[in-house]
Amino acid sequence: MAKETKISMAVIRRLPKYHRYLAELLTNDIDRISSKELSERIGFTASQIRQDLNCFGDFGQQGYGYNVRDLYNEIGKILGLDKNYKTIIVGAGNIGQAVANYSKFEKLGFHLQAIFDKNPKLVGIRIRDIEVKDVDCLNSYLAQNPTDIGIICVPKEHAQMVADIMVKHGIKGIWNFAPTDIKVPDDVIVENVHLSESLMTLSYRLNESNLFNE
Amino acid sequence: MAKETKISMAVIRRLPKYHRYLAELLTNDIDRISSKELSERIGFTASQIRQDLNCFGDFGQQGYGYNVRDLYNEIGKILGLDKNYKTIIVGAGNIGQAVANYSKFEKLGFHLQAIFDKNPKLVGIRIRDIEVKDVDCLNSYLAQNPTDIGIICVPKEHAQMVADIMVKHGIKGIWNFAPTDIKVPDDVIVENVHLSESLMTLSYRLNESNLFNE
DNA sequence: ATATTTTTGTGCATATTATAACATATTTAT
DNA sequence: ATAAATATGTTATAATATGCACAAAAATAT
Ligand SMILES: NC(=O)c1ccc[n+]([C@@H]2O[C@H](COP(=O)([O-])OP(=O)(O)OC[C@H]3O[C@@H](n4cnc5c(N)ncnc54)[C@H](O)[C@@H]3O)[C@@H](O)[C@H]2O)c1
Ligand SMILES: NC(=O)c1ccc[n+]([C@@H]2O[C@H](COP(=O)([O-])OP(=O)(O)OC[C@H]3O[C@@H](n4cnc5c(N)ncnc54)[C@H](O)[C@@H]3O)[C@@H](O)[C@H]2O)c1
Repeated sequence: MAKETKISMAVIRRLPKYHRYLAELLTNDIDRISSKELSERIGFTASQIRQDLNCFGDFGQQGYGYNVRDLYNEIGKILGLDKNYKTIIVGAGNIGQAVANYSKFEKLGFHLQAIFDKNPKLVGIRIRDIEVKDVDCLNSYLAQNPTDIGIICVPKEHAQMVADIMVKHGIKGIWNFAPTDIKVPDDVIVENVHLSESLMTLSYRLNESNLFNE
Repeated sequence: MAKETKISMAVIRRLPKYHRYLAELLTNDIDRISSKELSERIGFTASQIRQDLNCFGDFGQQGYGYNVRDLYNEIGKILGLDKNYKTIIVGAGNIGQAVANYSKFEKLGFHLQAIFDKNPKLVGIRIRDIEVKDVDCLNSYLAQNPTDIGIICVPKEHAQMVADIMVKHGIKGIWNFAPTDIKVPDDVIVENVHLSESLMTLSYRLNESNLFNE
């Protein structure tokens, strides 16, 4: 039975990893798994796995474990991967193109509808059969095409402005690659990908453990 | 006086954000800041800021606050940004090229030395004046050129193999973009960038708060 | 000079998160 | 059928992390 208490961010961040490991089990034709066995593969404690999953329902069975396919589907549903999302990318530079070209997001239900840039040299080129539009058309495009997720791949100086346009047109989810914290109303979700922060964490950890010697 | 206790990952993950906000203050010619004022900008509590910073030393002064430039430099040092790192990228596809082209990593001290791919069509092309080498040369390259950080941008099926080669040649830091958990000895640090997990978290949060209606 | 204000560093309380323990249900083996 | 083994969901306990409060120190104002 699903619990009512608010799920903590710590749990949420682990869900995609469960999803990934369950997908792997499926491709290996493993159709049942215990929290103990999953624990050994995924690296969380069995107790944590049981507690995490129990936030969302009684998916397991005593003496048996979890049915892999069922659990995979359930977690997919919890993550919202049973739905389809219309996405756009603003900024067709390095990261914008990389994300646009990554076809696996489509399989997860994230459908790229349009790409925008302000550079005339990029406007008109095709990325995965999608023609890059001038960012001047962003407002009118969004007015006509309801969009679920906006992906920001512009330099940080322009990120807030792009976000504002997205919010104005009802976009509720923003995936932000610019190294800045954009301000949005409470009913808009921003998920940041701060690559520089990730790299800095790596260098911190290298030095902390004295593994790095110049 | 710097503390001896081990710094928690929660604190470490906040350090790059301090660094970023301090850089911003510097460009705005603000040369002193209190934990209270920083708190209002950065969104952490003033108490947390003071406690975080105090893990590494008494950087502040009662009645005054923190000197922005000094603190910026200190945090840079803590993050290891006062050092230089030799990096290589393996996998010159979408993400590999995006990362290679991002010149700001150079400014932080991460110096891209070489790029490898197995695709003959990519071998020989130049990215930021660096010629893409055949991955068959990776072993001999690393044997001759000590490298600090290896950046993995190959499909997940090849990630472990690439990591093994890196580890064999003494690379101690791996920045991994492949959606898989690579296995390395205890003295090697892996920092993962799992973009799909980030996107799934966004869709979870969209659905959780009922902001998404298909 | 003195008083007032500011603001840190830190001890302590609270809240959150993770782990361990176990009663209970189910499966497997005999 | 019965016993032993397995493995869950859940409660209890431990470990972490955050926030509050305040003495002490320094800056600023009078
Ligand atoms: N490439 C990386 O590895 C990397 C790493 C860390 C952070 N980032 C961040 O990701 C973002 C994109 O980086 P990138 O490397 O792709 O940069 P890029 O310069 O290659 O691409 C940015 C694109 O945005 C376009 N643009 C600029 N202003 C615009 C606007 N107002 N509207 C529409 N398009 C606009 C530019 O024409 C350009 O094509 C930046 O904020 C960058 O800091 C990138
Ligand atoms: N592009 C994205 O937005 C995105 C998102 C999430 C995850 N990723 C992950 O990042 C990695 C790279 O993605 P991408 O989009 O750049 O893919 P890509 O196919 O564009 O690039 C992969 C590159 O690796 C090369 N390669 C393959 N095997 C190799 C080997 N053994 N040695 C050297 N080079 C090899 C290929 O020739 C190719 O150029 C993948 O693991 C992918 O799952 C990418």
